[in-house]
Amino acid sequence: MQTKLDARSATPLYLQLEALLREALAAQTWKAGEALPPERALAEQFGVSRLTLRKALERLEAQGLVRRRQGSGTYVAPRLEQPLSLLTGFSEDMRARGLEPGTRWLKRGLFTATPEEVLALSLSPGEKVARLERVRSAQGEPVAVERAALPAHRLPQPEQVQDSLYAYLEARGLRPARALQRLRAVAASRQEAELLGLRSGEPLLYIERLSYLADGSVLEFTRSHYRGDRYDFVAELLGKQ
Amino acid sequence: MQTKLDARSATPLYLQLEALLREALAAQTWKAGEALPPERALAEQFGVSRLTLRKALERLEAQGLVRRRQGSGTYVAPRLEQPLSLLTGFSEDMRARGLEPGTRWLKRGLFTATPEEVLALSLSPGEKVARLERVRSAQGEPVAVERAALPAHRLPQPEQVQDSLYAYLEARGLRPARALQRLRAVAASRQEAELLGLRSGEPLLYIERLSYLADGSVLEFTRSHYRGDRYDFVAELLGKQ
DNA sequence: AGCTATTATACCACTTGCATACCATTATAG
DNA sequence: CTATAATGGTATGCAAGTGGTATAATAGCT
Repeated sequence: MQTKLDARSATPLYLQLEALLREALAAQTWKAGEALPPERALAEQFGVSRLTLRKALERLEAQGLVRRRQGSGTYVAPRLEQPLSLLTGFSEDMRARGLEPGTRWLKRGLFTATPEEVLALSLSPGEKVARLERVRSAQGEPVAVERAALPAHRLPQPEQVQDSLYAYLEARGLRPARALQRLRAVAASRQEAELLGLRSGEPLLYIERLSYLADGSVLEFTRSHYRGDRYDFVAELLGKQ
Repeated sequence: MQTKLDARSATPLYLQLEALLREALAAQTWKAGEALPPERALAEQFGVSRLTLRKALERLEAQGLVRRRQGSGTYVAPRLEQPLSLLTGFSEDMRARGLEPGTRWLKRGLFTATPEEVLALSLSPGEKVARLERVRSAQGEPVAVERAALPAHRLPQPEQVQDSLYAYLEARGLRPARALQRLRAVAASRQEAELLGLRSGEPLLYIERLSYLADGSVLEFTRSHYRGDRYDFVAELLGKQ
């Protein structure tokens, strides 16, 4: 255990400081999510310049131990959050797997809602929905057929969506807070088989997703058919207390 | 437990307030569906400005803990998130859906681990595993083929397991803390088709599950094939921040 | 000389928290 | 049905504090 800094030591000050701070963090000196003292105070407390302290903090930030927000403060990083079971769209999902996503549009516009869409999106009969239908691919290979429907007032100009629907929505302040997904195995219909380059009857992973905004309203109703041989869905479950 | 706000703390007030309110919500201070006091009253009660209080409420709303309706009030969000994405076994899962689970045993005993099991369970080659293979049914209809493997020292007498493996483990203090599942659509093999009363080639939902104890060690490695036409897997996803 | 570590200083951009006023929506009394 | 009150939503301004950055200077080392 290192208790203080030694300016004459061969190891640079900022490395000694980094070790000191790491110990303090491990010792729960500050609770998770709580802010550390400001840089200027910490620097004075340890008797070093602010830039030296910042060098140590930068290394701790790179290691994921603290988070810094300009204008706000430096915070103890929250406990390891679930990298899985986070809500992502296809494009993001594929990039996370190191694959390049692609899109071939089948339909993109405003249509009258089907009874199923009326039910899922809590609309009034006859209301319009923005419908986005496309074949999604990874590394040029078709992977899934995706049919998304949103209330028309959420997406008045669906033809503006380019690649990632979620990125487009995010840019307009529409960020889903949670989603419910139902997964089932189904046999490929003739149409789906053709779009995905399979024979009909081959197994597909059918995923039905309802995304909700923070206020509880439904943002998106999406039905996707993924090739069984090209796609894994990963879920993390938590035990009961 | 945080009992009051500290204006001199480096942690911003609205974050402290958010934590306070989250505790109050968890402590059932207000009933589900009930309205919280109006913003102006809450702000005065906590001794902060209304905008600071609103900042805390905004974060709680984004987390789905409260719902706000202009002109009406701020309400405790109904709790429907926990029951999902919780780790359950087949028996419990089926009962939750109002179906009576059943079991037909195919294999139940101690065997030498296969290479795949050695890898998944982090065993040494040649070590023994408890293997449980069975056809699971709901309302008398076969629904899935389930093949579970556990390190032999966790389950030395596998023949004692009756219906629910999870209930048996629970009674012995073995409670999984988390699990990773991979889901894929596959075509039924001849063997699986026969066991489930299908034709081979029909779509099945293949689920691979690794359950972990709180100390990080692997408790169980289970591979299941569910009938695509009889089983939905439901997952809840959370938005980013 | 050239490099690195360290310090000192100043400034910038952003966040926080407050005060005030007003708007939009909803509930309710009459 | 309407008018009113109460609620959440928004906009502005302000001051203090925070992390982010640039520049220059000093010391020690190779």
